[in-house]
Amino acid sequence: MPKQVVPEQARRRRRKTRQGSVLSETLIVQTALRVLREHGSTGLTARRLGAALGADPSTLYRYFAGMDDLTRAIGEELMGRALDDWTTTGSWQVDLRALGLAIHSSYLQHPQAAVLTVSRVTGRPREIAADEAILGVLRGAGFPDATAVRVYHAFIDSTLAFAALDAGSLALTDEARETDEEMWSSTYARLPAATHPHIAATARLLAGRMTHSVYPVVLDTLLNDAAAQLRTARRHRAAQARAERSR
Amino acid sequence: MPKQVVPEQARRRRRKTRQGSVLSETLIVQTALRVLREHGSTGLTARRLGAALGADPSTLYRYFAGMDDLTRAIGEELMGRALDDWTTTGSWQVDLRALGLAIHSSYLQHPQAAVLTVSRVTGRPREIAADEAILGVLRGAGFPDATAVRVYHAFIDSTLAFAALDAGSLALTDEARETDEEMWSSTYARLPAATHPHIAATARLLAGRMTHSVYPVVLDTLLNDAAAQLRTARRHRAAQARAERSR
DNA sequence: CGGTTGGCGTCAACTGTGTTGGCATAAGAG
DNA sequence: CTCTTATGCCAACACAGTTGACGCCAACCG
Repeated sequence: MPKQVVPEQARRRRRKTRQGSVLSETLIVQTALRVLREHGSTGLTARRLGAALGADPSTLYRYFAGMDDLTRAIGEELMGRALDDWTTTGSWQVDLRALGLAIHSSYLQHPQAAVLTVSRVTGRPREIAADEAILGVLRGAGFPDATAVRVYHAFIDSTLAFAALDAGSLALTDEARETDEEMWSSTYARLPAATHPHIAATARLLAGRMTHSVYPVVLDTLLNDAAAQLRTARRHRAAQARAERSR
Repeated sequence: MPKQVVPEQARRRRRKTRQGSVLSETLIVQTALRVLREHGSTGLTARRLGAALGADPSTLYRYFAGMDDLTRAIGEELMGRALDDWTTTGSWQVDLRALGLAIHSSYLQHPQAAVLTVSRVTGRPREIAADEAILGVLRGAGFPDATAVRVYHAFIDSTLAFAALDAGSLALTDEARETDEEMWSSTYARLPAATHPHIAATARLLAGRMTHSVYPVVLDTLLNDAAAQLRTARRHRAAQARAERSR
């Protein structure tokens, strides 16, 4: 049993598995994502992943300290993909909107994986890169540091929180998810107006809305609010500058 | 083994456990909350809960269809407690703010339980009661139905999403959580300005902010935005009424 | 008041989980 | 080519959720 996991860079001897595959951290993470998609968020087990790789389960412990460590690596991968998909335009609001949607979408591409990883804050390289990028966009746009940090905080936590929430429902089995979605048109739509007047009155609207993510709506609200704060900050700075000149 | 779980109301014959306790759904849920608090979000096991109740693990299957079913019951309990703690004042914005904070806080009272339950939308009675209450507040305040439903959606999903996110970090072991929190003052604060200028410049602000929940900030932003929409809707209605009269 | 019934708690066992120590072997260093 | 040792495999451990069979006793009926 490995006393310590050998870091990927230092790995010299690559040996074929009994079934012929050659292992690596990235291969394991990719395969884990596939297993998660096929078997659900609780379906990633050491034995199953071993079988999918054509390797003994215990071999995984040569690459990761445990299933928990593997989970964090999967999270890093999702965050990394979001950053790779992101392109900047120069408009802070457009860029942050795009990045938020990219992160949200990257996690939702692998809902079963997202469920496992989204609440794990790891402080790994690509996660830090994302934070640096967001703060860069805000400070570059002229947000005062205190405001930039507040907006950053609301932005990143909302994005991750909604990624988790939305991934949660997507990660259900097809059967369970359809049951959940139909609930709005069955259970909720059939509540008698006598006991639940407000749900009854809006049942049709609810059924149309509740099956989609509100994240874009919330994101735009946050960004518009930030834009308003930026305008105030600019006015404030301009007023100060005028006062400075006229002294 | 029970072919079917007997519903709590229909339960007639209550028999003492070998160790003297008398079981019930609520006793099991209360005990489960205690076990979760003491042993963490992964520490709720059938055997451990059985031991805490002074009963055989398999007895739980007389009350719940499985650990999954028990989990949903725990979620219902948390939502119910939030509603019980809630009092209305007549101001829609004050009331919704209070309800959001109540739900958020109720889940955070039992972070380990919240982590397990928050992404499970069950459609159980008290969950429906909460939905009816929120829609009632909004429609009572004069929101047009379409707007009310949009605000409701953003409100409830944000609240649950942040409850999940924040519970996630609270549910870590004390040791792990302190490591996480210190990361802002250690790892992030020590990133060289050469590679991470923006994080380096705001490290002090970050360390002060990131260890608290942004939910209240986001909630206020959402509610203020809703208030603006309500004013527009009122103006619109007033204009229509004037046009009606002058015809 | 006693007999009967069946709801409910218990026991033992099944499958599947993460994880570990020991071992064989082939890849790469010399 | 030989030698080291990293790396993959095997077997086993403790623990998980779950289930079927069993028997006791609370509650109902006469």
